[in-house]
Amino acid sequence: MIKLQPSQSLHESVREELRRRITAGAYSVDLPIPSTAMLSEEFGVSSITVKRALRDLQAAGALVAVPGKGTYVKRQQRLLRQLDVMQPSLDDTSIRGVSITREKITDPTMNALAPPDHVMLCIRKTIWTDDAPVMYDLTYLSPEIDNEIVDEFGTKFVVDALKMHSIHVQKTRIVIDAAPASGTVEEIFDVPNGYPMLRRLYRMETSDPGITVYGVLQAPFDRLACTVNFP
Amino acid sequence: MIKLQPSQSLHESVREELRRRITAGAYSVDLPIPSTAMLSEEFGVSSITVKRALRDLQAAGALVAVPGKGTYVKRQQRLLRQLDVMQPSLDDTSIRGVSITREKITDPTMNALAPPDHVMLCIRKTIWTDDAPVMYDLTYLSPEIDNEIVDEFGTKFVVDALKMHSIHVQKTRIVIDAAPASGTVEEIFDVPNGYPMLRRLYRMETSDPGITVYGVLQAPFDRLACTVNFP
DNA sequence: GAGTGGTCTAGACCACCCT
DNA sequence: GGGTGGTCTAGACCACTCC
Repeated sequence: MIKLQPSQSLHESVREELRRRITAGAYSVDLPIPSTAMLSEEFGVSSITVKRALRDLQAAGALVAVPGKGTYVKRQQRLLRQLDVMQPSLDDTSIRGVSITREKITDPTMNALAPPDHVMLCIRKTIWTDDAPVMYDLTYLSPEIDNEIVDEFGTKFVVDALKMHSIHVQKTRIVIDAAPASGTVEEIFDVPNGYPMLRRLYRMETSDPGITVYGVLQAPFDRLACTVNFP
Repeated sequence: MIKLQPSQSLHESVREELRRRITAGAYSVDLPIPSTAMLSEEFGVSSITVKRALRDLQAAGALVAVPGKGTYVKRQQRLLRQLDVMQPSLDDTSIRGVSITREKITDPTMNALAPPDHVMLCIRKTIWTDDAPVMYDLTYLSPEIDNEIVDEFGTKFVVDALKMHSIHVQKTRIVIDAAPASGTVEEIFDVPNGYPMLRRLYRMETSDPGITVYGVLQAPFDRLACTVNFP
């Protein structure tokens, strides 16, 4: 029977006990942890209360549940990326284009960057390392871009593609925030709804006065962090 | 009866329908939204399924539930702060000291800043605007600091307190990430477990070679975002 | 077929707020 | 006292995986 701390509900007690075990390394990373039925019996609570605790730990990135197999401790390893260096192509990373369309910028969170109101070229892609998606990038560009450059967007970072056509980034404004996962990113990263995501909204002015790049890059909190140095 | 989209469970359908209504402004910000019993009847699902959807929307920062009163749409307004300017004292902000202790740095997320292993001076404080906490700051300092300066830490930013004693910050390294809320910050910000938080881990070297400042500043995702400009 | 996690339900109890 | 949200339970069904 699990001890009930004062001012703590049952599912909280179960959750914290499991969290202690996980950080203490009591469960192997390759084997599933005990099933809800077993934990339910061990703690002396209903299986639903255990499920509640397990679901909260999934939402916090500590566990992953695989239907039909079991629940596993999530291995933690996170990329650290310089914020001021713009997209150096790392060896282990690969880019997969998702789509190239024409859309308006509708996301209200982009308002901080004062985006234009007209239809723009819209490129979606994912960045992978170790066969797992790390980042999801959504880029908006003026639609008058040369078609030759557009074709390269699926395989290169936008900045690199522009650079190869002698268009250089001159001023960059970045907004960094966190946000709960919802919709598209849930599926891309296979994370539950509400999962904490790190986001970088950016606006880049280029040497071509007609070309300003807008975009959002987002990643699950446990896969990416940013670094900056001052001065 | 709510329509069940293919490959979408009931509580997801309810959640998304409610999210649509919220963003459409169908519910007033000052009045509670319909109770779980009413929504349960309206959607033709059990009250538990409605509760599930409401809880997920709370975890995503869209709703707040007040026990005994009702569930309310959360008003959204977020501070935007420059990352390179170190803590300019804004007019509307006030600082409340929480505690000053002596502790070792134990949080493994600080490892990216290579903190020292010995016992350090540890200052916890909260930063408020509009009678609501916006940030929670945890600062670590060498314990040999002059007591006169220590006394000011409760009411000033550490950087400002040091500056008044002619100690200036020279090099700063920052790591920005997101993380689910747990433990202390849950209570400080009154957010549910797992709530997305924006964090800034920092290390500041000062003009005094014996004094290097380490710390973590964190805030709920819907209360703070950071800005940087390059070059 | 047995075990897993995920969903949905009904029903009960509690603490809280309001009138 | 009647409303609210929060917790905990039992029981059922499904889709999935593995043997």
